[in-house]
Amino acid sequence: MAYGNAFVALADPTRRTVFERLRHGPRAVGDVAEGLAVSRPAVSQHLKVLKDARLVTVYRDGRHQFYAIDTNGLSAIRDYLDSFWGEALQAFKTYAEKDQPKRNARRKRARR
Amino acid sequence: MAYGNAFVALADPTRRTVFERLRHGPRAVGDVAEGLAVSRPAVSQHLKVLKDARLVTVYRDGRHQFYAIDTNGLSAIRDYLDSFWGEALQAFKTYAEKDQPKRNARRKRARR
DNA sequence: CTTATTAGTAAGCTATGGCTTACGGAAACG
DNA sequence: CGTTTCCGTAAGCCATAGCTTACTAATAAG
Repeated sequence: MAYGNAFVALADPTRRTVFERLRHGPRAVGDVAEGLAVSRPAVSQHLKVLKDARLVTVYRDGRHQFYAIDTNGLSAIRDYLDSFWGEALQAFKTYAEKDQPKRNARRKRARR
Repeated sequence: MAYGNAFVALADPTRRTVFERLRHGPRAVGDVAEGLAVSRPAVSQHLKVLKDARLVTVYRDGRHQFYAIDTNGLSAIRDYLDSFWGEALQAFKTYAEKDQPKRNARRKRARR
């Protein structure tokens, strides 16, 4: 159930902002915190949550702690979501065929 | 930013359980609540959050409110996550090439 | 060795999210 | 009609998540 922590981690807007700042590559903590509305310790705390959720990884270079995106957390969520696609669509289809031969249900938006 | 609400909705374990109970098809509120550790009104509140996040839809049949999974919320999260895959791997690759010319990167998991 | 930089941790405050019980309202049912 | 079933909403309680300011540790630099 690794996706649990990952969902919690990405549910907070500030933490998501922190996460998104790593989008283009690894950055040091101070660099990530710069310009944000919250303090640097707050950013450290957010990064810890992200790390525990395997959404980021760390490595040290001198006094700098560089954080980078970890795809493990991403794929944990992804796999969880994927497990719904097939069944949800299947259930919808079954329901539509069985119960609604006449009435035309609201049309479903084509996927992607 | 529809994914924001969706992340919040799926971050709570109880709410995730409610959501998962719709996996195999639409169910009425009382049916969803049955056997859960929380009260029926609590389930109603969870369903409201899920609905606002476009993770479920509702339709009425007599006195029964049937809730079903809505793929709109799912794809909102999915799209958000997808926007990281490419860039994160790209960043990793750039880093690997620059600093680690020898080591060969891990192969990417086939998608879909 | 002293000082500066970088970052994690501790303690405490406050807002809020999830729960409960109580109530209200609509649909089936006698 | 009155009653029962089904469900949403309101009000209030309480645990906790996120923030701040302090402090501490580790590395670099002078």
